[in-house]
Amino acid sequence: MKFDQHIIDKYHLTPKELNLTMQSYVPLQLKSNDYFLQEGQICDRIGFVKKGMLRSFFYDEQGNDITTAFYPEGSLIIAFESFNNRLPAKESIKAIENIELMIIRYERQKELYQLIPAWNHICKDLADVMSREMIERAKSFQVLSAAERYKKFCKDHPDLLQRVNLGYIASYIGVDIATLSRIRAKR
Amino acid sequence: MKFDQHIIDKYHLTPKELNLTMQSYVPLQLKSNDYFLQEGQICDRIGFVKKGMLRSFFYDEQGNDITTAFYPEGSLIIAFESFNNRLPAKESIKAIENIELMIIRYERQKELYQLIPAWNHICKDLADVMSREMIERAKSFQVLSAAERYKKFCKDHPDLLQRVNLGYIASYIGVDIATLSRIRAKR
DNA sequence: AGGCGATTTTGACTTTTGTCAAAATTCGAT
DNA sequence: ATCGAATTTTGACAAAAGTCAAAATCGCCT
Repeated sequence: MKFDQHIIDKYHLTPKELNLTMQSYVPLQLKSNDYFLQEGQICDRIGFVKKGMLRSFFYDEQGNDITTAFYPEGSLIIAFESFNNRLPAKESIKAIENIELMIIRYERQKELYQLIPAWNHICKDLADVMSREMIERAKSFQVLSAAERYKKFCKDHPDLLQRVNLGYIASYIGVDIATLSRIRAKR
Repeated sequence: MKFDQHIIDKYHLTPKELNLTMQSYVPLQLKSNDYFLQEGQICDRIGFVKKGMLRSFFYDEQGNDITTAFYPEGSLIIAFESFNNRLPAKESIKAIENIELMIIRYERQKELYQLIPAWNHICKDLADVMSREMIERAKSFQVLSAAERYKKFCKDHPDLLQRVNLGYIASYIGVDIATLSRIRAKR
């Protein structure tokens, strides 16, 4: 999906507003394994994924690499808490393929809030969606078995299934990789 | 904690604004086991818990009663998605003790948004806090064992520990009640 | 105080999931 | 095409968590 389409469809920006928005976003390319954001940094930009995929992750107590989200084409990338409150990010965001992004800096985004009222809605909606997803996610850990979580993952992200390696999926659904392999083995 | 204190401390309402707010909230009492909100209803009020405790829950596929949150004194109760978007609630909220609440209706709350700018902040902050908590919660399911989740629960909610029955805690941390009992048994 | 229902614990057992290591396979770079 | 590294699968076993049922305990009500 194209960025302008994404926004225009839902928020009916005027041509002028759309123009202003598009001028504010600049392209950025990342190679696979480059960081968009490192844990501890303050997130000072928002990215829209045009091409490729990223993931966010952190290291748990035992030093395991734990994936918390995937950002395929069409995703908006932002470490909300860090961005909004200027706090160090708790997770890193890293390209897992070569990436084409459109990005906007914190300062410029703040200006857009002033210039284009719809941007407040866009961000509010984004926060709502992420919040809903997190509630959903917590619930699925709460009541589903490992096999059921994998099944749900397949349903919710059929596209990711062939693109990201199993280790990332395993940690994302909170299952050991060997266990996940066995879950897949039986049908 | 008193309601006015709660709000005044953080948002510095003017005496006038505080007054307006306090006038908008009316007391409500519930008995243990009464519903504040039933799954499927549209949440059309916000409650502030002055006394007692409530919990939210839903029934999973197998019909098990799954607790998703506790609301002790000082909590604001609101089914966000339902309240904001006028959608049927996905969970019920029920008193587990006799309750004293202060409540405000949807319409009146909308008016407060207009009359008192700080109320936008209050609700935004509340949404942020809940969002952060959910992220935290998902993470703890993702990387912690049942015993570790129980330990964390004890740390995070020492007050609830003696007040709510084990079954609620068990489902809240996603553990079978017999297993939880055994976890507690060893130290 | 006694009794009853609800809650919690315990026992015996099963199933699920994790661990560690090795084998198989896939994939990219040359 | 081939080598080597990374990924995935598999095996053998251990630990964690669930199930079902019974026993013990707790709390209230009269």
